[in-house]
Amino acid sequence: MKFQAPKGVSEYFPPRSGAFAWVRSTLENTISSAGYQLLELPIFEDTDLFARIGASTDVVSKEMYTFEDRGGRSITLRPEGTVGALRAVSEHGLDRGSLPAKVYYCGPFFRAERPQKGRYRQFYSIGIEAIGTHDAALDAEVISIADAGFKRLGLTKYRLEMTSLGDAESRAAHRVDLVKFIAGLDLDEETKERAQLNPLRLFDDKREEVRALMAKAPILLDYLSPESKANFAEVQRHLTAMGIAFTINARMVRGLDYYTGTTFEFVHDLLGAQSGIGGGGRYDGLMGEIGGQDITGIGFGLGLDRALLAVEAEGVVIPETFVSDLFIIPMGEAAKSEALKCAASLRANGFKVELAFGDRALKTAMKIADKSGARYSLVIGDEEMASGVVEVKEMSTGSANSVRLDSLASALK
RNA sequence: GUGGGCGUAGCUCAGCUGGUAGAGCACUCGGUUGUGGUCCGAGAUGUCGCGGGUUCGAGCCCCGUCGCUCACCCCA
Repeated sequence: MKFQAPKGVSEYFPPRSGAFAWVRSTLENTISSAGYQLLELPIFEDTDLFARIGASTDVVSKEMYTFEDRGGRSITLRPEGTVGALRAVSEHGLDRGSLPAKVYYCGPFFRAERPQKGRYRQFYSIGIEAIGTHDAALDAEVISIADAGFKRLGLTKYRLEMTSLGDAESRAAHRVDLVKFIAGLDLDEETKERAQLNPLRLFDDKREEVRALMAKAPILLDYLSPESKANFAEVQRHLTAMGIAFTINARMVRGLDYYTGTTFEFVHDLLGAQSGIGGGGRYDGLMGEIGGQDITGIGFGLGLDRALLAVEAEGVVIPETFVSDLFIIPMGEAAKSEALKCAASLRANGFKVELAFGDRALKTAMKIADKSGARYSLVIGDEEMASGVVEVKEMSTGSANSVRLDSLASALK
């Protein structure tokens, strides 16, 4: 084999691509049933746009696919969906109508990381953004849509973790104390550097020693302003009212620095190290940061690759994506033409129809019809064309009925 | 970016202490004229990831490289 796919990309091909398509359409249907409308965006943007995600993040500092286009512009393959969505909303004035502006996106994203289970250099996400309204009920609805999507996929072994990152004042007060606390710890150089960029990151360290050291660190939730606190409590009330289980994880750290207020993550138990199947939160300053109106927003991104992995890990039975109604076997050149016409007209009437191609023995063609899973099959040759009548065979029972060629549609119902 | 494991037919893998490749599944054809699911028979298939090296001789040893995979890291 001469060529291989680029390193670390996720590719879907039959038969698994059917499962992938089902995961995607299930999540998409869940989202659009809540009134979110499609945003079909470029997969590359001005590099500076993504830089606004936060220079301290790994995503921006070392995982972007950046290149110069022929006009000398610095272009980057989108590593996430939110800023692109906000850019489009702002650019096209979607935030000038009634708010919140509710949009969703779906497609490939790119991050130059070392590949691993559930982590790819090109991966697929679907996400929503509700822009312009500050309302705890909206936070709860956004979370509930993600939860509903996972439930529709048949997933049960996941959990919702959430916290509140509070408003700017809350975070500033906490940061002062946290930095002070970390300064008193005995840490290695690399960890100190990470703490410099974003002290919150130390909460996410998996090493036991660090976890132990951080056990007594000041927690942001304790610094929440009265408004933030009340808002977070209300989000929780709404979720509880909807019967959505969650746990508060005060040490949760998201990879993108723009989150404020309600922040959440869906974690699946059967996926190994890359267990986050989705996450999101509110972002108060991001719209303003990219040059739009200074309005808030909230959204989530769900990983399609990981959702599929989770579906497979839980053994979810995926509904058959394609079962044809009829498999037509033409015998001879003249019959091929008739079969083609017949298939086209049935498909136009909403039937799923497949044909046998290549000049195979009838017996072989029947085997193919059998493997296709078609409900019915029929053979068309000189006799049938002369009489205008074919034998329609029900594959599961083997029984056949004579049907006029011009009334096939009603016979298949 | 760092570390461990792995790379043999489309797929899952076997290949003993180095002697120029095999199985099952899948695939193709057939088991007397135009009807499937079982069964039987026959057949095709690999630059043994790639490139060097050691050797009379390497799929098996050594080096490099690419890729896969798992973990760290990071996150969807």
